[in-house]
Amino acid sequence: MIDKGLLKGSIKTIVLKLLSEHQRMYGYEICQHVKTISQEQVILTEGALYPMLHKMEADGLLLTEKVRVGNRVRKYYQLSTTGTQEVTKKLEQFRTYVEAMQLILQPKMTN
Amino acid sequence: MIDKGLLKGSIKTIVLKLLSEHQRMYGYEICQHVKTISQEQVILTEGALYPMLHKMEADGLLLTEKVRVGNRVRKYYQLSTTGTQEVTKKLEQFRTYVEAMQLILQPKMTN
DNA sequence: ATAAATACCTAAGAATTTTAGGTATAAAAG
DNA sequence: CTTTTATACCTAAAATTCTTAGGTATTTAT
Repeated sequence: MIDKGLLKGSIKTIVLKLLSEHQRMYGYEICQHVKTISQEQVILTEGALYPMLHKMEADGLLLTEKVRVGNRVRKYYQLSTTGTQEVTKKLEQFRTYVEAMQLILQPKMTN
Repeated sequence: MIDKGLLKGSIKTIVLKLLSEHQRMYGYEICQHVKTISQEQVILTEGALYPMLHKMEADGLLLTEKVRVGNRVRKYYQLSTTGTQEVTKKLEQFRTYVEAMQLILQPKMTN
């Protein structure tokens, strides 16, 4: 699995990107989806994800909607207008970060 | 400047890589060098760097050597055997991390 | 009937970093 | 020549983010 330290600071970017593609998702679904598409490499733990979702909602990036499914209540998240703008910023920041790191770690990552 | 959050967990990798190319460097030099080669994008603050260097030395990754320069004492760091092995691991982990992130963030980072 | 999967959550602690200092020498600028 | 900037080291408090390790409850598989 991926080095924990490196993943720090990436969760928000991941959540924003997934929501920009899926309209709405719930927490557990996000965990599973990340696991699947990253080929089991990125494991978003619930202890990290839920507090982050709550923070992003408090920051006005996400909107929520509770939906009853049988006897359970699912909490769906979707991007707010601010959140939608934030996606672009975060993706851009990630790109810049990788480029800067490659300048430092040089040989084009292909060594 | 680079998003702070993303840089978390990268300092160790950066230090190891620089030392693998330079035989020996001192703290202040590392800060300046990173700033220069990253084109002012990555700013390693001393408050983050020095404690990390001390930790890496304590963990046996680095060896130190104090050198008088005029009336000042410079503290040079170089890789230990363990440190040298660690470079490869860390670079590999970084590559894996970027690849995994690209699976999630998809459009090959070129969008 | 029991275990595993789904689905939410929190709180204590660890790890890493920021912020904001402190000390002191050497070089540049006014 | 004195003040600022650069060099060069350091630490400690606070903030951030994450891990670990729980807890609850429903639903599906074994």
